[in-house]
Amino acid sequence: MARSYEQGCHIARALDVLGERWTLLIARELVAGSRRYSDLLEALPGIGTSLLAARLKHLEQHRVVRQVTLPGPGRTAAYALGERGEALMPVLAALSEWGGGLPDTPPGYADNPVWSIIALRLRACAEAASFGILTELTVGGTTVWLQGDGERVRMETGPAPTNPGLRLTCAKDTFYALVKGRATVEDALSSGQLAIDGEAADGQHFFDLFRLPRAA
Amino acid sequence: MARSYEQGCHIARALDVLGERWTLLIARELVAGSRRYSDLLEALPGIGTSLLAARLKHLEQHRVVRQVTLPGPGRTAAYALGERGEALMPVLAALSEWGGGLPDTPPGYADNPVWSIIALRLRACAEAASFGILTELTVGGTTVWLQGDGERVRMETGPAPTNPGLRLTCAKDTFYALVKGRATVEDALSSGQLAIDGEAADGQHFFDLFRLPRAA
DNA sequence: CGGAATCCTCTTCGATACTG
DNA sequence: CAGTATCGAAGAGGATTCCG
Repeated sequence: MARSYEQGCHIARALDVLGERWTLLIARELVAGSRRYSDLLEALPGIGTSLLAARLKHLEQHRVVRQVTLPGPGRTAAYALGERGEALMPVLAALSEWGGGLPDTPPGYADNPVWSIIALRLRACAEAASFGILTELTVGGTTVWLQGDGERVRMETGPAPTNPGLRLTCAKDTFYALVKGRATVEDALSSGQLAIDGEAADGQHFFDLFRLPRAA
Repeated sequence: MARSYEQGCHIARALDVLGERWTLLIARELVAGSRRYSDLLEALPGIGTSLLAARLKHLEQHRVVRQVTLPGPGRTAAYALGERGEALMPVLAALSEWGGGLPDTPPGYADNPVWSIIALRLRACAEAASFGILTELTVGGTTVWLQGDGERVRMETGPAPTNPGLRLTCAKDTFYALVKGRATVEDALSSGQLAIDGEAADGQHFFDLFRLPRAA
């Protein structure tokens, strides 16, 4: 059993489950879809193999994470968010928002386009669930797909499983600027850094739902 | 310098500052108003004096916490939330909400009415700032006062500094039930477990703003 | 080969004692 | 009252080995 603060306070109880090192970063990775053990090891350099196994076991016990079997050949085992993991979105969203207010990232820090995609997705926890169009999003060479089902947004890494209704492609730095609110969709489109493949109206709807900045 | 994940991701950057043991619980304490060093030691049993000093120093550097001088005789030094600490409210609110969904608290855990008051206050980050009436709230013998100034809610532990416009008194277990959504204001009032001292309309307005459950 | 337990070293934590 | 100093215990990081 993990160390506990032994306080009835809901914040303390949450931190009993989530507060140890690496725990919330594992959850962050799973926001972008299911991941194999080795995917997580790669995404979290420094974690150490036994610690990752211990954290996953702990999170599984608390239904933050659940094991899934990946489709396709190989029947690979992987991890995805469980019920309590889905409920973590607001926590991760608040942390992401707060972290965005910190001074600029020091040099040498790792950089992964999927983190910005996750930040985008976390900003629209509830509203974006209504966006039912299968959308493929490519940022700086990283591709994910997402689709709302009315209740939540499903998101996975990799190309869309069927032909997407909307395909968005964006240069990495432009996407960072969009998510940080330092550039507008119109500028990104006209400079060719952002491209919409599909109905233009669907693209605009996507930008609105995920609160990307529009021209002033 | 504390250990860092060295990832540009905003969530990881936030956790670099907030993710170590005890850090967010220090912030939680300060949501209920300024605290002296010894107050914090008492509120966080197990923390160890050097660790508390180290955490406070670290949080001060990141402007999550700032030092203040308490009014009144003694000119006691104390700690309060800094700019980034005020911005932490949504993070703490999300954690509190998530922690409320966990299974019931195991026996033996510490219990403090102020934690429920904090949970209440965190639920109404923005809206409640408009509640300008100086309000004194007593739950199970713990008294705090709070007042909105249009921008944020100010809250301090202890009796109100001047004559409050509204005074609410509630039995501990009833207040817990109200905050958890397991009881209604009307039931609590009619059973005498909750009492309003002041304009009845102000009390109702307070309950609405802080989303206490009303009769079905 | 991917998934995980073992071993060892280093860092962090917790408790007590001590100081301005 | 507000911290610093110290030290044993627990946790984390890295390499290697084991299992399927």
